[in-house]
Amino acid sequence: MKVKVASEKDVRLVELVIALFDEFREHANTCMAAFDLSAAHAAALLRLDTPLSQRELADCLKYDASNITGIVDTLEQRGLVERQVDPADRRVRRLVVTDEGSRVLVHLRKCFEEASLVSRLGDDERAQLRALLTKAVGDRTNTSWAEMLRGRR
Amino acid sequence: MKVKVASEKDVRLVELVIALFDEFREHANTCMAAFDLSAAHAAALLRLDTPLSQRELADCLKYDASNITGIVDTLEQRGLVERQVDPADRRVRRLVVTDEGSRVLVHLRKCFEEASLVSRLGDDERAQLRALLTKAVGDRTNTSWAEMLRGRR
DNA sequence: TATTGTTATACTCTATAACTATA
DNA sequence: TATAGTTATAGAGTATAACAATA
Repeated sequence: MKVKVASEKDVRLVELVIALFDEFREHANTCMAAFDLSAAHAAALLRLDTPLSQRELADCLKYDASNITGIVDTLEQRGLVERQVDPADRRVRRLVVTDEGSRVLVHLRKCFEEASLVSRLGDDERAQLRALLTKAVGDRTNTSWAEMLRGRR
Repeated sequence: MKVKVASEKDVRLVELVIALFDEFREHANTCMAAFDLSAAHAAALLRLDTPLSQRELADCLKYDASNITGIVDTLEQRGLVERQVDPADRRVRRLVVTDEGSRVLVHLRKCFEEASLVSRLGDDERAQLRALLTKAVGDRTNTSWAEMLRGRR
């Protein structure tokens, strides 16, 4: 069995992924600033497409539950999210995006998706790239913009 | 001229890059923990392959200069880096990696480069991926591990 | 007793401002 | 006066611990 050693070229490959991600991050920062949302607020909002309890949101975003209170406070004060007491268990606050929140979410997603990777490759190249990356990523799943917005995990 | 709209598939492409980066980040965190280095310390060390003044290091890492003092203090206390007064301008501290620092740097780089992207693709596939990513990245340059370790820019 | 959410608090990371020593 | 580095400090962001309400 061969020992796995990273060649010069492998290193370059990693650097390319980092460079692309870096571009996305910069773009995402611009988008979030445009909507006056911090990374944590944007990540929370993006996750609330399907309603969640605060506990579920915390698990989802890998935040300690204590942080969710303040994040949701802000989103609620801005009229983007509503806390609804779960009738089945009155300890639980179910978080639902308001109409205004939905509108912001649509615009925010649109802004995010203008990441320029899209523009520098042709259709065929994008299809090839998609295939290669899918294989490279393996079984890693459920990763999206919200994951990008957290520095540590 | 066509309006640029991100398709479902383009979104997926972005998500794949995020997923890969996320894997690198997790791997990098493991490496840094193994060497008991914070992201800032690791990033600084990685940049000091070529000696720099503290000011240059700050610019390089996009830190305010005031932060460099503490970071270098730690690296110096651990015997990884030395502050040398520049004889030509006694205000300047030139930072040079010690022998011990070089050894750590070699091991740290080796650890970083074991990122598993390397293992899931064949040689041909990696070459294709490299070509596509190079085109997608465009003229973005000088991006590497140190850039990954900073959340914001 | 265990769990959801809240509060108070502490720690890390980074930036700003004021200072010193040189230039 | 301007620049390199230092110090003190303040603000984010996140985690830990103790607590109240509910199960």
